[in-house]
This record gives sequence, structure tokens and C-alpha cells, in this order.
Amino acid sequence: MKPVLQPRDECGVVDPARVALVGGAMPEHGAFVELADVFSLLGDPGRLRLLVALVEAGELCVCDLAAVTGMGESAVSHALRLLRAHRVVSVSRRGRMAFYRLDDRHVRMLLDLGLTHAGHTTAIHPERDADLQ
Amino acid sequence: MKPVLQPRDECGVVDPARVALVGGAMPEHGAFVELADVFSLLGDPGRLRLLVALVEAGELCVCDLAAVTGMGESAVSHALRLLRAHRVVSVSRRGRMAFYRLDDRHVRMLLDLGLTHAGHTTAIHPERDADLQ
DNA sequence: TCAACGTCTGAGCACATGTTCAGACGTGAG
DNA sequence: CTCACGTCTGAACATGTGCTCAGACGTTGA
Repeated sequence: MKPVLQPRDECGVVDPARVALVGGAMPEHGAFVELADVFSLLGDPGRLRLLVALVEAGELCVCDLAAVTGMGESAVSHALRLLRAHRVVSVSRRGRMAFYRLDDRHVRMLLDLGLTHAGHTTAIHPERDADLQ
Repeated sequence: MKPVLQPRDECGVVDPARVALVGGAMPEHGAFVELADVFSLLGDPGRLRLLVALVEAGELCVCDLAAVTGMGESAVSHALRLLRAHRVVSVSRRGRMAFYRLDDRHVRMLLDLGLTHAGHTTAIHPERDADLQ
């Protein structure tokens, strides 16, 4: 027989005190969206390559960025547009060329921190995706 | 799937010397994919909320995580599965409950660094997306 | 034992994302 | 002026992502 259970919209909270405490300590909604936005920008290998190239070179034009990263020039331009819109890179146009540079101290720090630890994960957890089954 | 490296339509390189130099200084391909992977995990407001809640609480069960983050329990479970697969969180089961904790020093640092600077961006650049046009 | 509970899962869907293609734009060399 | 060049753009497409829904699973209290 099917057990009769009432539809439970609100889930049962196990530790209401802790939930209230943690809930109060959580940053506001906008902060998460904003921060997730920044992390998302860094969450693409192509954009990551572009940004690291800019860190290494200081300044590069679209064409050379395409050469360094191995991406198509159009793809580079689209990616740079996104980064530009979020004030992560800045552009200075000289003649018919556009030179980009990394212009976000915050992102540069995240990048540095990320690169410092890059590679450690595979070395330590080579079976990382194992339990997805 | 994403194409890995390649189809440059043989564009004219402007500064071959610098391109060669920067190209040599770039980390290997795998490092970018790996790092982008980590940033992608942090690039979702929901997962961000979950992780911050775990930072605040130390340890929480799925049900309370749902309450704190305002997400559905199923969504929380799906998100935790992803984080679990990447060894970002660890689970310890007691009875019929599952308690999760943040278990990645690297991610914790990125999280701290991100939260430290969260909010500054809107204050400084309220018109951030303006030039998308 | 039985049924409610906390959790987990796959399927299905709506939406976001990244790429390529084709072509427009402004600049500068001839 | 004219045309090649570097860059930018929108459309179209394929793929990825995150949610909800419905239900399965093991655990536990009555």
C-alpha cells in the first residue's frame, strides 16, 4: 500500500539554532551573485589563457593573444568583450590595433592564487572524478 | 565538448618575439583546464552559498543546508554531488543524515579571498556592464 | 513490522555558454 | 581614393548547466 504522506513544501530543519546562526552570518544575496560572476569569468580555459597571457606580457593585441592562446581571433574578441564589460581587462587603441591589459587587482590575486596551486590537485587526487560513477 | 587547442586561421602575428616569449612562459594545457574547473565550481551562486554556509557552520546536513541557502533539497543534493566528486566537500554519514564539510584548503583560500573583496566591485563600478551596449 | 524521514538519483526541460561563420567598421599604407 | 588589415559584431548552432519532478534507497521510531 502507498503510504499517505502530506506534501512537505518546507523541509524539516534538523538544527534550527545553528541554521538561524549561520543564516544570519551569510552575506547578502547580491554578494553571491557578484562573486559567482567573477569566478565564472575565470571558469573557462580560454579566458584563463587570455588572462595569464596578459599577466605574462603585460599588454598584447588581439592578434597576438590569438596566437599565444591558440584560439580563433573571433573567439578571442568575444571573450575580451566579456572581460571588458566586467572591467577585468582594459583596452588602449593605437592605430588600428587594440592592446589589452589585465586591469583588476582582485582578479589578478585570484589568478595568482589559483596558478600557485594548479597541478597539485591532479597529483594528490588523480582519481578525483571517480565517485561520479 | 570544447575544442582543445588549434584552429588558428593563420593570422598575422604582430610581435613574434613577444608571442614566442609569452607562449613559452604559459603553463601547460592541462593546468588551464584544471584551474578553470575549480573556478567553474565556484561560479554558481548556489554552490557558493553552500560552501560559505559550510565555512560558517563547519558542518551541516543536507536539510539544513537547504534551509540556510534557500535552495530545494534536491538541488542541494545535486550540487553537493558535484562538489563531492571534485573532493571539495567531504561527507560523513550518521544514521540517516549526511553531514558535509568543506574539505579543500585551496578552495577555502579562494573563497576567503573572494569574499574579502566581495561588494567592492559594485561600490566602485556600479555601471559595470554598461559597455556591453 | 511499517511508514515516515533524510537523502540520493535519473530523466526531462529551460536556459546559459562558447564557438564558428560571414560580414561590418575604422584605420592607414599605397 | 582605394583596399588590405586588425578588430568587432550578430546570428546560428552545438553543448553544457542547473533546476524540478518523481521516485528509490537505507534508516529509525512507534
